[in-house]
Amino acid sequence: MVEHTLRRTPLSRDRVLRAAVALADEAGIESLSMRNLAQELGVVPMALYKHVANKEELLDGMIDAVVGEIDPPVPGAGWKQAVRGRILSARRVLQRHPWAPIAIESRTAATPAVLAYLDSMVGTLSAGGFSADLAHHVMHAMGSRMLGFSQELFDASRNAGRSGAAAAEPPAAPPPEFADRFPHLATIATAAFHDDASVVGTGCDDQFEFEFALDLLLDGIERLHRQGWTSHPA
Amino acid sequence: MVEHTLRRTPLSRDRVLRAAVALADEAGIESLSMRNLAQELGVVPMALYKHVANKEELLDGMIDAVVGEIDPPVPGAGWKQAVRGRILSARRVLQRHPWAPIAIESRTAATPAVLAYLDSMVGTLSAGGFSADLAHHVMHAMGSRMLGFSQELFDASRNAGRSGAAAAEPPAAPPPEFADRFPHLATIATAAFHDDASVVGTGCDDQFEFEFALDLLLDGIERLHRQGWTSHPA
DNA sequence: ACCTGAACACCGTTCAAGT
DNA sequence: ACCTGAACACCGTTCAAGT
Repeated sequence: MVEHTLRRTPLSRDRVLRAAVALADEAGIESLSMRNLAQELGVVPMALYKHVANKEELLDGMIDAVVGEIDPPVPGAGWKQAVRGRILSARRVLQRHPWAPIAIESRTAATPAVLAYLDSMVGTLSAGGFSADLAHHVMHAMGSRMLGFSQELFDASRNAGRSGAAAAEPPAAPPPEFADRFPHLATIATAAFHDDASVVGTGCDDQFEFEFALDLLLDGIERLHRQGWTSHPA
Repeated sequence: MVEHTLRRTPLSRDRVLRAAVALADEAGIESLSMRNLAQELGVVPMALYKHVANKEELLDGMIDAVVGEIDPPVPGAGWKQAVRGRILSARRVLQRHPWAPIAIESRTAATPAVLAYLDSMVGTLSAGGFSADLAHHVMHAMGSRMLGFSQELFDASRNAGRSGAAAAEPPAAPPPEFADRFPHLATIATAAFHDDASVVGTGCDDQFEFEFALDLLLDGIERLHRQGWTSHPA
């Protein structure tokens, strides 16, 4: 009786998914357990299984929600600007949901929204005059970058459990023996920075590095396209 | 007394790490629990904590063991062939240890062996005449591919729990409605294949796609290097 | 018929009790 | 002093018991 009036909104698949995304955003993907999520929604864990078959389906629903936030392609632009703009939009979405790459890579098959997104990207290439042959290899070569993944070896954002500066320790200055053991890394760590960034790890401009890599790929692809590249030369 | 003679080899950090790598290779990373590993070694779970502080340190040790399998750089070659050859070697290592990318990406900081490997790669670039500025951005742009990661969005090998054909279901033919919902994907799925591969998912030549993407990046990098590219043009 | 508390089979790690 | 069984605080999911 009492609970009946206290909990106004009835549970729904949409409400479960939204709460799951919010919980992962705030507390990190490792805090997203069926039990935690149920508690967040004020229900018993078993109640969730009414709306999602299991945790895998929960993750799939979360992924589709996030991928749905990516901007649609800009109509007027050429293939290169259309692909570039959309990938940069995907990157902004991932910055709001740092757990998404881990969740996406953990799935064995693509969700409907991801398939639709990739299909649209291939459509952009086709409209730009790409052969099916070249488009195929381009999709493989771009890989997870198509969804805005940085593909860095150690991506600080994806492993950040909790947001907020309190949890993250300050960028530890490299110990003095670092330069002795890894001299070449030490050299490039201090290169390419402006005068205000002298400590390793603080100076990297993530956006610059992302666009550098993206343009390296897109420029190479443009060159192949102009040359009429094919995997089975006559 | 009896156990004393039955278990001949005493536990050691090295034996723990080797058993962990073997277990992950055979049963998948999700089967690598402290409890499973202890049972595999015929000891009580607590005994492992004598040789590794916790599971994170266990994973770090496994990663270093795997990275140690990558071939050293070929001495005579130019930077491009040296980098290319080493990345292809890393890829072969990862094919023996499909769990390694997941393990490496789960770590927040690089292990000593990974740092040494990356340092060596930067050294190769420097020896090839790269500025610290360009080498820095190149390392970011290559990212996890430097360790042989395919960076595909859905990498079948990394999510394969168990090896062996028995566990893997045959490559499911796409349902007839696939081509209706994702026409562009359907088009490129059947493109670039030879006549013996007509089903989606079976026809992709992983090695070809990997080298296509790798060469796309290396060719672009070579071009920047020849042009004397710099992040702060005069 | 419906809902859910308790249970099952795990997990990493701690710690006190026993030798 | 040393080792380890039991326990703690979790996890996803099942299922039978209760209303």
